[in-house]
Amino acid sequence: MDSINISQAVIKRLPRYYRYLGELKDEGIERISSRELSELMHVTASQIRADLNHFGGFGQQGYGYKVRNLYDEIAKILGLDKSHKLVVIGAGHLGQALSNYVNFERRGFHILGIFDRDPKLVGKKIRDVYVAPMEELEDFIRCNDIDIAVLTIPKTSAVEVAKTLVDCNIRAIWNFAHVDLAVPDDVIVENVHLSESLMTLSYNLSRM
Amino acid sequence: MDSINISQAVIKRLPRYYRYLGELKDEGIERISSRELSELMHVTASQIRADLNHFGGFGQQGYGYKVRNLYDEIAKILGLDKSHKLVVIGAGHLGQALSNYVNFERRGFHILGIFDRDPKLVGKKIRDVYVAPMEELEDFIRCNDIDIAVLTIPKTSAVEVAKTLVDCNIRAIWNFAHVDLAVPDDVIVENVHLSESLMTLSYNLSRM
DNA sequence: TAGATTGTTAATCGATTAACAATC
DNA sequence: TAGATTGTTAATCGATTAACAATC
Repeated sequence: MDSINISQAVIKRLPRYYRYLGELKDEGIERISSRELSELMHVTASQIRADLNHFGGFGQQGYGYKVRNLYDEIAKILGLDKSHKLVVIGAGHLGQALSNYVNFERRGFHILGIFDRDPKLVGKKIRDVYVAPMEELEDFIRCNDIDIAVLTIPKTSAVEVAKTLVDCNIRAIWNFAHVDLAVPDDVIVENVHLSESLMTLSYNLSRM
Repeated sequence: MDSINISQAVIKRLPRYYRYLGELKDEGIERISSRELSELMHVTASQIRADLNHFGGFGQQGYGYKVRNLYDEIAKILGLDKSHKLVVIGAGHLGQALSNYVNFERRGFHILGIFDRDPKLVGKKIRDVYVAPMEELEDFIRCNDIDIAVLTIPKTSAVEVAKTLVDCNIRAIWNFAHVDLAVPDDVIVENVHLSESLMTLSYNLSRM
C-alpha cells in the first residue's frame, strides 16, 4: 500500500483489470487465480500479482482472488466509488458525442454543464443539459463545485480556457485539444490526443 | 536505422515531436538544437537525440536540426506522406464526430464510407458521405481497397465486426470499442479506450 | 580555428518477470 | 495434511540519461 509513488504504468493497467473482472462478475464467476486471469488477458501472472499488491493483499494463498471483491476494490482505488461533477467545454461534434455518452453517467461522472462560444449552439439541448454561453462558465464552475472540465475546443482557445479553469480552481482537465496545457502541479491533466493515436497506427501500418 | 524493433515507447513520442516541429515551422524558425527543443517540450535532450537516431542522423554537429527537414522526415517515418483510405463503422455520435473531423482528411486519412446497422441513420449525409447499411460493408472494403476501419460501435458487435474486417483483409483497425480485439499478427489494432482514460484521471484525482 | 552540438557509448534507473517461501 | 496460489524477493530486462569523442 504505497499510496504515493505508484507508477503511471501500473495505474494505466488498472482499468483493464477492472473491465475483465466486470465481465467475469457478469458471467457469474466467483473466483479467479492470477494465472487464469493472466491467460485471459495475455499478461504475466507475476505482473497481475505485483500490480495488485501495490494497493493491498486482495488475494488468498491457495485460493486466488474473489472476483466480486477485487472488482469493488479496484473501483475504490480508481475513485469510482465517488461521483464527479463535469462540464464539457466545446459543444462541437466531439463535445456532443461525449455529452451523449451514457456510460460515463453510469460510472458516476455527471455532466452538469455544456458551454460553447458559438451563439448558434447556445440553447441547444443535449440529453438533459442546455448549451450555455462561455461567459457563464466561471460562475458555473464556482457555484456548482465542478471537479472536471472536458476540453473539446480547438487548441488556440484551449490554452486560454485552461488558464480560466485554473483560476476557478478546477481539479482536473480531460483534454482533447492538440496542445500541452501548462497548469499548476495540483491540477490533473489527462490528454486524449486522437491524431497522435492515428499517427501511431499509421506508423505501424507503414512498417508492415 | 533499426527499422524493425523500435519500441512503442519511442513511436508514441514521435507525433509529439512532429507537433512541436510543425509549430516551430509555422513560426518561421529554421533551426533548433536538441537542448532548445528539450526545454520547450520538457523532456531530456538525450532522449530526443536517441529517439531520432533510431531512424537516422538528421542533425548536424555544432548546428542542430533543420526544422523543416526534421518535420518532413518524421512525417515520412509516421507514414504521413502516403494517403490512407478509411471506413467508419458505427454512425452514432462518436462515429459522426470523427467523420466530421477535417484534420484527418488534411493529413491524408480519407473517409470513403460510413456504415451503420440502424436504418434510421442509413442515408444520412455526413460531410460528403452517405451512411450505408452494414450489409454493404464487405463489398465496399474489397472494392475500394480500404486500409483502415474505424470502429465506433458497442463492444458486443465490435468483436463480430472485427472478424468480418479480418476476412476482408483490412490492414488496420482504430478501435474505440471497450474490448480487446483478437486479430492475426499482420492486422494492426490501435485502441482508444476513452473510459480507461477517464478512470486514470479519476485515480489521479482521488490521490490529490 | 574555436565553439557548439550531434551521435553514441556506458552508467543508471525503473519496470517486468521468475522463483519460492509463506500460508490458506 | 497436501495442494494450490499468493505475496514478495532477487534476477533480468529494457528504457532513460549523463557524458564525451567525433565533427560540423
